[in-house]
Amino acid sequence: MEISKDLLGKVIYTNIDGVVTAGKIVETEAYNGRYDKACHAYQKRTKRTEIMYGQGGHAYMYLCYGMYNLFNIVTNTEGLADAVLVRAVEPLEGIETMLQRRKLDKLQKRVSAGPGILSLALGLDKSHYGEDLLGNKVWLEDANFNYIDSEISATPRIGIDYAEEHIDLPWRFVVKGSEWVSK
DNA sequence: GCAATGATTTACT
DNA sequence: GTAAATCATTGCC
Repeated sequence: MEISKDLLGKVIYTNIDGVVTAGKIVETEAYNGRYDKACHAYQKRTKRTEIMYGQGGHAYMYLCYGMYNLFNIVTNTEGLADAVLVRAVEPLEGIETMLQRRKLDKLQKRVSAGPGILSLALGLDKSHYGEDLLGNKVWLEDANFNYIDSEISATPRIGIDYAEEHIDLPWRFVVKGSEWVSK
């Protein structure tokens, strides 16, 4: 779960049709393919979850409820299906573009505080499934915003009622005091 | 081949 | 607070 905390403060960049947008990660959730029922790759390797079993550093896009794309970062190595879901970012670059995509006229929390709308704002969709996060379309940068433990809150995850005994695992990490985390 | 459902968001009662 | 929108993937027939 160390990687989940490391990702807080990192910056996601996307270059969609030549338009660059970026956001600082302020909320993540960890998923473990071997022990975690909430993970899509739990005890089953399918076509959809295939990317999680590969080398880390790639994007796993998941279309949820037919309308929202969730953006995950594959974190482990070949054969180990671990990933981190990015739930919220703080807009940094291309804010105008994000507002347009979200059909809003001014900057507010609703722009990127949520796993589905975050992908919307950054222009991510399932066509980015398996995208290399060191590539020139979608990539991560270390912006020296590393947080220490006392600045991070660990809480149970959200929207995984079906995961039974794993519902209460404190694998959701948020930056304390950030205005950009989801509700 | 077909029916069931979800790592959500938004709008409306 | 509750419900609808909406579709790729999954699992079973």
